[in-house]
Amino acid sequence: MPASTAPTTPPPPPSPCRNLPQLLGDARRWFEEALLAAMDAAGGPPVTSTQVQLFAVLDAEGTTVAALARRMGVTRQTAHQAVHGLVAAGLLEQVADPASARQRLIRRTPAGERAHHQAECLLQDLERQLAARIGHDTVEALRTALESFWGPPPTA
Amino acid sequence: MPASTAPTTPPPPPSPCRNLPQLLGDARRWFEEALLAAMDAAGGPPVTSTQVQLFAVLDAEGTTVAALARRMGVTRQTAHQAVHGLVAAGLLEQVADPASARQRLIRRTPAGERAHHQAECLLQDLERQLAARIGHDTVEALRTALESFWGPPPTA
DNA sequence: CACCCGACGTCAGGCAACCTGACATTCAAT
DNA sequence: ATTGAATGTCAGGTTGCCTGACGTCGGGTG
Repeated sequence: MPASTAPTTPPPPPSPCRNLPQLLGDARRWFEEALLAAMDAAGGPPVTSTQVQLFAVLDAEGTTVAALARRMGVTRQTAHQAVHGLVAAGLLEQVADPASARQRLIRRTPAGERAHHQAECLLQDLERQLAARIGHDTVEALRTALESFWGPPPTA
Repeated sequence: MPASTAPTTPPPPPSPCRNLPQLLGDARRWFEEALLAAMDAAGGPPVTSTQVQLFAVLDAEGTTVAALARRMGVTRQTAHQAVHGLVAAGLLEQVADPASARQRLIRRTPAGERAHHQAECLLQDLERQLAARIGHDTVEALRTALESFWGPPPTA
């Protein structure tokens, strides 16, 4: 598609050709694909998107399955099976809660801790790439806009 | 890792409690859930998230399945089955392309046209709700940031 | 104290979306 | 005419998420 580099203004979108939800989805997909690819390239235990998301909502002190489900916005059962996979992979462990026997806390194993740290580094790198493309302050504006509406995470 | 935290380190945003991909996903989910709920409440043919997404990338002149797949970022097969469902629901139709016999153009039926228009109205309403919560210019900043990186839609 | 209701964790079955593999058809090059 | 690429389609399999149904524990109430 060479043609002449149009010196005129690019086609002004009379109607937003790409609506917001779609843009949001593409952005999310970009992050996720890059992160998974990088994690996979770095070797180690296999990771899926849901597992990464689960790690993101994990608490350092230990969290119950139900709380994880709430934070992820899925059912307890879904969170349960995600946790199950991570436990099988050796990245998480379930310990009995001393406070109440009906709760079992989910915590990271040392290997899980390592994987988590690695993922965070990768993520920051991605963010840097993004900032290099669209400008640091634009990234900040993006984050600010998102947090101003979807900021309050259900801490429960 | 701990120990000497440089005295100059800014403590306020050391760790973004909600990372960007997660925020993006939540935002997308908010839009999608609200849209699907509204569409469902308005009755009419059943709609799923993928079908809505397919409609969003549909072209008025008619589009091939392969082009749809590229725009959606999925395989031809996935796009095919999504189209199949919509055709069965009476919202889409496949017509032979006069230009080449190996392409079949996908177009909206009158019913599909109606559904599409309805979805667009609902979406604009959602955007208005968002603007009312976080401010109109913030929404614009959000859209600008997203388009500046993920803007170029594969028009092919 | 006994009892019941709520929350938690878990197993089982099912649905929807997406994928890879394979094949026939059709056009554009050589 | 033959080869190559692109399209549309069918078949099978994987994964994530869901609803439904239990068994269990703990805090209420009488």
